[in-house]
Amino acid sequence: MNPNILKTVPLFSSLSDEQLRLLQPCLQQRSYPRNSFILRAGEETDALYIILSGRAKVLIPDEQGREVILATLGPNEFFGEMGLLDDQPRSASVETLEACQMLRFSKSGFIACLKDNFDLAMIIINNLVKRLRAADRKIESLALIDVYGRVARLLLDQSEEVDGTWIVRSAPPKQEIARMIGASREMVSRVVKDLQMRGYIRAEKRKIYLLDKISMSKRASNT
Amino acid sequence: MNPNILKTVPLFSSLSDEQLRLLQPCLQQRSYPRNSFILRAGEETDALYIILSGRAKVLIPDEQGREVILATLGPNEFFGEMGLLDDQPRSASVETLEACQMLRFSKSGFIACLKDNFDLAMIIINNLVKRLRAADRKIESLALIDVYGRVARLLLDQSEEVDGTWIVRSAPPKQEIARMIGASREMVSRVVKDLQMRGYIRAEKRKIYLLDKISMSKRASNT
DNA sequence: TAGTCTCTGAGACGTTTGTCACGCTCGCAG
DNA sequence: CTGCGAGCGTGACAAACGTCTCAGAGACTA
Repeated sequence: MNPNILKTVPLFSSLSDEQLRLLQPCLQQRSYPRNSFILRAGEETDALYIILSGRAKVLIPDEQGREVILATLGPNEFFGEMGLLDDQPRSASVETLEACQMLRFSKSGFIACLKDNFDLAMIIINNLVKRLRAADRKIESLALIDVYGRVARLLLDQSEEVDGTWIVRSAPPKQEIARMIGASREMVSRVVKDLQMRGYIRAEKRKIYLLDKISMSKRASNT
Repeated sequence: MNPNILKTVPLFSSLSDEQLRLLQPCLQQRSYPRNSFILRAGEETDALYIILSGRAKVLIPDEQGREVILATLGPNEFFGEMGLLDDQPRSASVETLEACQMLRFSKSGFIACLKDNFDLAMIIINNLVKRLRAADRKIESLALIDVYGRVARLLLDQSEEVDGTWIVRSAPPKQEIARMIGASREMVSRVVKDLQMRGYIRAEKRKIYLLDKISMSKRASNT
């Protein structure tokens, strides 16, 4: 494995060259095709993963084939560390959305690394805090806001400003959106249609333009 | 403030007597009456709190006076550290359920303490992981399970075994239950009545006996 | 004792949302 | 070109849930 790759991984930013060299045996590069599972809820936890390229979703499935998407991850993001820290089985599954290159960091290596590296611990902490805030916000959405508001909020969250106008680039298919906000595909369809009719958004194939962020924010916080 | 109190606080278990002595100026004991807010969502973050006695709920309110309860905390549990770690405002409010004695740990003290105390960092990490797992489970409940299942799941989670029978001691009022699972008080009433009619539970004033955990688990995982 | 507050049960009603069953389009591989 | 699967829109329908309203039981205080 190319050691230079490691230097580009933010998770390792606090480690010295020497430390990185020692880590080599604990690291392993793997590739996964589109729509394959990297790990599944309930499994034993033996490693942490870092995404080198591609995107993946963290999800919780149920028996009838439905699922909630907890998060989608892209390059340089990592997952699977929770089980290493508390020795519990995987709480969720991770499935690739595209072909992915992963770096697999073995449990023993991670623990050893964490022990004598306070900065790494702080990176982990900050990441956990970020995710916890996101999770709390999701709980708020699900418990207090209707599907209209949840769709609006998702679009606002995913949008970015491109010379003056706010757009969602590479918007997920409606089925995916539905799974992110705990709703049905049909319902998302209706809401997007409605938002468009009101002139709040304009939806193209994979792009959604936010024309009226103010009105959308109102729907997104509460009726 | 009595220094002996500090030794009983698990969060400080990794600190030496000397360290605890140095911490004194950063600590402050406070008491709060029932139903008072210790902090509110949106506020600046300047301290962490440890519950010495009493119970409190972590909640997110909305404009119409509704709320979701994210967690309820008891003695020796702490909260409010997230903002100290990422300098963001409070993401939720905390309100006492009973009169509470709190230990307030100032931001500067906490940060200093964290810097040269790896064990403390690990305690924080483990706590964050625990909460994140709980949050993910809550998201799963809200997105994939109906109110019947959510009530059943809550009861199972809160129950403990007392000589052979599973019971929920000091069950929260239905209004509280409703806010914990993102449902209405009336709906919780109906579900409890129904669970009782089916012989799954027996509900008294503040105690709920789980008579058929098997059947309840089925409802709690999915229809 | 009366008054107030919290917690509760119940029924009627309307709304939101999921489900089902279509058919359509589009891109892509054979 | 043809066939196929993924993604989408749509309308009808039913189930799940929230809301509103009223009333009653306890507990605690003045």
